[in-house]
Amino acid sequence: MTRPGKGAAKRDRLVAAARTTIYQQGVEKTTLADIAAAADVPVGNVYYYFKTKDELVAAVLDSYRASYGLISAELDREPTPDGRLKAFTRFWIERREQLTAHGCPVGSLSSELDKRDDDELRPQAGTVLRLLIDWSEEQFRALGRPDARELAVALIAAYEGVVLLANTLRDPGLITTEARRVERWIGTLAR
Amino acid sequence: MTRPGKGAAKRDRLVAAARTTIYQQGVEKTTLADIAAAADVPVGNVYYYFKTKDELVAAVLDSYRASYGLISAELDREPTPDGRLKAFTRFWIERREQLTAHGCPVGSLSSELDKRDDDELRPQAGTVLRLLIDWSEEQFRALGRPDARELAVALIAAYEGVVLLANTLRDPGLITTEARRVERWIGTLAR
DNA sequence: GTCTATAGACCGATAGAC
DNA sequence: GTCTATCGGTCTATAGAC
Repeated sequence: MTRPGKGAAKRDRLVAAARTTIYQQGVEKTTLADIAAAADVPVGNVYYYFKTKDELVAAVLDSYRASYGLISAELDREPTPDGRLKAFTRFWIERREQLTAHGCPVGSLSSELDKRDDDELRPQAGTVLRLLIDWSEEQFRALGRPDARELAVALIAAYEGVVLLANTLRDPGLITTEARRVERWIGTLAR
Repeated sequence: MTRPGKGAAKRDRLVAAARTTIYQQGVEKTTLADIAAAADVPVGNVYYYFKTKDELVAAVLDSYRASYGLISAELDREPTPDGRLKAFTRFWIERREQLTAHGCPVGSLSSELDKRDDDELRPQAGTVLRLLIDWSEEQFRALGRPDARELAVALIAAYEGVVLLANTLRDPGLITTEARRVERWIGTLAR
């Protein structure tokens, strides 16, 4: 949701800095000073672009929604539905080091946002995860599976779960092994 | 790690209060005042039992380790390994409302502790998750599976993953559906 | 051992100069 | 539009009376 005009560059820099910093440190432990420093912007100036810290977090969630668009477009270049699903498991393996170091960006943020009182932010986190589930469901449905939704939830759950385990146990090998296991599983559904 | 003597009751009350409060609000958002109030203990008195807040969090992780012992003992009452694994999936369904409301106690805490700088606490969170994986591995091995470790990681990942999805999307039905799917999967491994 | 009061540090947000 | 200086509030941790 980048606005046009001069301020856009600085605003984008703030969102990018917030995204990285929050991914690595969590929302609660990340201060506006951290973000401003990473974006090379004076602290007080942040409030010209965002009324509150939460509004900046909302912009980060927006940027994750945009990232989902890029990733799904990349996966959709595979010609078959099972090829697209398998490309998704290869994606885990490619990113395994970062996922092991800091977890899933959307998953860990969703988990943290849940701990807040009311929050209008958690439903927004849900939207991003739902996009991923919906995309998977489409692929399973194209494979002719009537239980496509259930399988889609299982796939994304396997992803989020194994990333949490790899992250906590600091073992990227868990992601590789599970990705290959899920890839074989997709293969059995495709015939 | 309960010590004997008079102070034990108050200490236990503090750990129990910390466990609940941290589960619902997260570590970072939970203040010592919150915990002390929930335990009905004056704030400053907390420091008689715990030198720092982190030491209290460590005691909570210890209490999760103890809970694991109770749960695995309960599951081990089933006569067959596949029966024990299936009992575990029934456990998800029984607790689905709480899991949907606040996530997995150990999973969400592990995820949050990862975001801290150095932390000697994250390895302790890993210990609890590892106990669960080890227990599952034993059951798969008793079923004669040479890939028992891999299946154990897949099982715990499915659990942690679907709880994260159910929590973020506020949909306990996801847990029920996935638990039944995993239960059928265990059935196919048992023959 | 128990509790109160407060020190000391930090953070989100604002006021206002330029 | 940009930046500095700072206020008000909150939190962990400690000092010290009882």
